[in-house]
Amino acid sequence: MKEELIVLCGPTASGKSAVALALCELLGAELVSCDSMQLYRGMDIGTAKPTADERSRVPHHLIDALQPDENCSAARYRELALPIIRSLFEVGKQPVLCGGTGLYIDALTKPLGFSVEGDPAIRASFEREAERPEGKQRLHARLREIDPDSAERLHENDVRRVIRALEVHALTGVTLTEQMARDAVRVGDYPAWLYALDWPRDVLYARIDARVDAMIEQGLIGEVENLLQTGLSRDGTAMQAIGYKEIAAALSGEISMKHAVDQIKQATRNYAKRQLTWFRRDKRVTWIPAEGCSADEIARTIFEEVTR
RNA sequence: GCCUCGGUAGCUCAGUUGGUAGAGCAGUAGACUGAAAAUCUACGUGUCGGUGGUUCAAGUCCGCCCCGAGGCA
Repeated sequence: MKEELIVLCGPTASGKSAVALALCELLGAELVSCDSMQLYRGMDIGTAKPTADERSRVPHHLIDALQPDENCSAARYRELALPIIRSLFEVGKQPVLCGGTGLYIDALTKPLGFSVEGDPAIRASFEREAERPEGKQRLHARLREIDPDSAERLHENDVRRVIRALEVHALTGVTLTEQMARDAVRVGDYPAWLYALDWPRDVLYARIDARVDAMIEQGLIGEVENLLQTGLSRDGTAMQAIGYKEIAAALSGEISMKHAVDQIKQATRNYAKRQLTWFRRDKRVTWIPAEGCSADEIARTIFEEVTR
């Protein structure tokens, strides 16, 4: 078989999972999640994880792969996913990727170098500097000296990326710009078909609001309580997930539960909009109108295109 | 019925001694190369509740009316 990836991407609450599931059944394929939060065990309701029943219909990979106190990254995700994809191709199974974490999808489908692991000590030292008066401006000025192109590209307030660019240079002696130039002449691991579901904006937002209400009914509050009882820090990657940080704030009395639920809806809508910006920029993506269509119908459409 | 305080952008509110209004949030668009459900950028005209008046000039001062909250009878 041709070693090509099929990817269902797009904003949260657009119905990716149901379509991916149906598509996997049509193709006899297995599903590989590209979701930065479904990776974590114990975070089920708030990440809209596929149910046990759905997972019994089609094998799902990279769900529940990490403990909630572990940190992930695009490159770590790539290291987890590549062996799975390789072994699926080896036995003639088509991998279908499904998820909304755009950077993780790029880490698999684009030739990203990702060659330098972050160094917490260097990072912390830059972060301390950024806190000082005029610190952000000084970091940006330093970047301008060593990598003017990156400095031009990055706003001085985008401290995370400025620090990352400085860090890459500090650790390797190669600028981020140089690394990106090297990537640009390489080829990604696998070619990919990317599909996303297109909804009228107001319909998508209404779906998000309804899904958040459903999560509360399904017991999201109890799920967050359980995680916190294990001693999970509210500062880690897992607890920065939408739905979890807000419920945690309400449980500690910082805000009312009603307010927390409203904030979850708001944050999810904002997140969906950022995902739209990300995936719209990616010219590989085919947008499929979703309103009025069942998951099976959409899966059939994709099936016919990829098996043609 | 009387008194007080409110009525300004979709929402919450600023608005100095009168010079035709601006923040946050929302919304829209964008960025994104080992933190990405994260992080960051750009975009602000609305019968200033209505109406009459004073004034060269009224969101701002005065009268009346409408709506809301509270207080006194």
